[in-house]
Amino acid sequence: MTVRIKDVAQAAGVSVATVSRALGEGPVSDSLRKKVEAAVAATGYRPNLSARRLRSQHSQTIGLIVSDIRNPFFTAVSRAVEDAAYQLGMRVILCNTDENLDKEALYLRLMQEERVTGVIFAPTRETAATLDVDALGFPVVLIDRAGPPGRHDAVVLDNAEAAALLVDHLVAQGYRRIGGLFGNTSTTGAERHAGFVAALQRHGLEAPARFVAPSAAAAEQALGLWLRDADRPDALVVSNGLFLLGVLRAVKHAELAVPGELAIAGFDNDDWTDLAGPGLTVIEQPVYEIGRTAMAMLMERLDNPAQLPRKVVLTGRLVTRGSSRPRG
Amino acid sequence: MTVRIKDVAQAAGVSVATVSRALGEGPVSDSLRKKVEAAVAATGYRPNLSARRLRSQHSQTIGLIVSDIRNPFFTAVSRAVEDAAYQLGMRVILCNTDENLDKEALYLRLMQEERVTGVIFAPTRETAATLDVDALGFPVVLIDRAGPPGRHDAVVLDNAEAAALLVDHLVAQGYRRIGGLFGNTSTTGAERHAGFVAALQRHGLEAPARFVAPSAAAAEQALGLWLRDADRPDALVVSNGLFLLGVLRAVKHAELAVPGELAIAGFDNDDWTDLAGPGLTVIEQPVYEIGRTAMAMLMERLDNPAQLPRKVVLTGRLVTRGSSRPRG
DNA sequence: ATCTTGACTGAAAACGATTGCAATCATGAC
DNA sequence: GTCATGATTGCAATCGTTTTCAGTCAAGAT
Repeated sequence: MTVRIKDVAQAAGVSVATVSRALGEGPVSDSLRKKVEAAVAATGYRPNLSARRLRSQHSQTIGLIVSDIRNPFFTAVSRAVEDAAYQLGMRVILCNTDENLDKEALYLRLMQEERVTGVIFAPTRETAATLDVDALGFPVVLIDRAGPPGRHDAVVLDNAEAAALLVDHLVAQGYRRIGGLFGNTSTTGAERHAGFVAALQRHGLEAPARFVAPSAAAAEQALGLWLRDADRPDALVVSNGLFLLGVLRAVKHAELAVPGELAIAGFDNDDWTDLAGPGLTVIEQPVYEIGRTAMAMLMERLDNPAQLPRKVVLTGRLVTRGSSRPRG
Repeated sequence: MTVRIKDVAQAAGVSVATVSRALGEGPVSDSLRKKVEAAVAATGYRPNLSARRLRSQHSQTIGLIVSDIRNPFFTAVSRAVEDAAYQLGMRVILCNTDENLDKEALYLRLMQEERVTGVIFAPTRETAATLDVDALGFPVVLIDRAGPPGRHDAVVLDNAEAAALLVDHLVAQGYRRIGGLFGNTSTTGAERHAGFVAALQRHGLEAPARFVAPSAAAAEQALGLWLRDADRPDALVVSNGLFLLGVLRAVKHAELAVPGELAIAGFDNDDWTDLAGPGLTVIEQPVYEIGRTAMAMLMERLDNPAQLPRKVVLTGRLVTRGSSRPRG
């Protein structure tokens, strides 16, 4: 039914080895190469990648494991990873874990069965803590969330610094009662919280914070409750783009003016943030570059398996918009 | 180095065939199955999927080819496809074509080399027109954009009807000078335009339209020009979520009131559309269901290769918000 | 006791490529 | 003319599974 390399060899009047070499790297005379190409065209031959991978022991596959591709941060990263991968002639297997430990374990096992070349992974805190890369059999680059220091390759944002950037900005704009909303499953939330607390401390201010599950709905609900408190903040640091959606919905529902009654500054310069309300002040993460860098680190690790784990820390850029206008 | 099925067999004191059967479907006595499972655990065996695929001739892989995963419509569809696939024990290969014909051809060839089980594909108009599914060797389900009638399995929105829904709504709200902004590369844009024109004709109104490349920037620029025209519309039908972003930016730049000076109604109930300006009136596509249905159709086609091509047409839901309030 | 039957089990042949090794061939040196 | 050399080429082994086919064995039918 389907045409094999043997058929091409027959059609070209050469051996299968020659066809393989003509299609790949091996030394082949021009005349035979031409014959082979003609035979490939004539027969409509398509190499069987499973067979090639089995024999060559190179899967040319990288795994990308994120919590949810619908999170624009991961969407952008995934696009960067895929661009880089296809440029290198590799394919990408994408997995969504929903921050679920079982799914993380499941997909890591799948990666082993695929004999992937490497994996780019945004793990939960728990998995990052217990992850033993050497036992896995392929290199791993963590993104967005770093594990225990010095154990893994990683490319992350300087989360503490970025959070401090937001705090300093809000303080400079005249806000004093600054609250924070952070995710409770990843190291990212914890780091941003730490930077948030440290920065407020420097200013001699309190640092009230709430921790929520990683979804817009959870953020909306948490903030809805908070806004009913007597001591509600007059400015808010929001730990990611999903939370920003929830925050804005809660604010809309409570009919609060932004920034008049509640200033907002958050993470992720998602497409819509310049359009919501007065425009949102945000930290822009170099999303595409994060993906590109992760891919590059993976390749370097493959070239040099022995080198010490490296952590690339990228810095966020503060984009100021109406939601943090000076306090009136 | 890596442990093979042969090593497991040795450790368990059985033949490789028995190990294979114990791990798969074959009939194996309970006692041996237990032994095999113990040996698998002891050795840390992971089956090699390339070898399995080569021998069994089942790749358990489906291809998903879209224009850009960063388009939230495709993001949502991809999540649905992946959920369904992993539930069935299949892998997904995701490709971004950027509406580029060469990339489309390239990735279709890649799918052949992967010997994929099937492909879910959002093609450009040109590729859809020339696509010969039978020559490909695997079933294809088109999404979002249908090809020539009766030739392919497809799951699409009733685009003309949805566009008409928007037009009827705007007319009912009192708008008369209604313009349209449509994409120029896909059949989707064309169908929505057709529904737009037909609906306006029913109302005895003109149907001024602009066609632009599929990006927010292109929409922004086109509308920027249009808004300077003397005969600019007082309401706008916008053909997709990306364009909505561009439209809102142009409107903001021109400092027009929405809906006072320009009412807006568009496609795609993206996460942010309830938060921008007065809230955007949109057609909500059943995005997750589109992905799920495409996957289901693929499975049915595999069960029954001979059946005639089917086109599933889903209907959009009108979500009315502030951007189309009755004309004052 | 013998024969059937059915349920397991193992040996060995695929699956479709790549690659180590040996053979071939033309070329230029002697 | 012979031989060494280097560049191609082909043969056959191999990658790690699944699956066919032919046993083996115990239990029940006769």
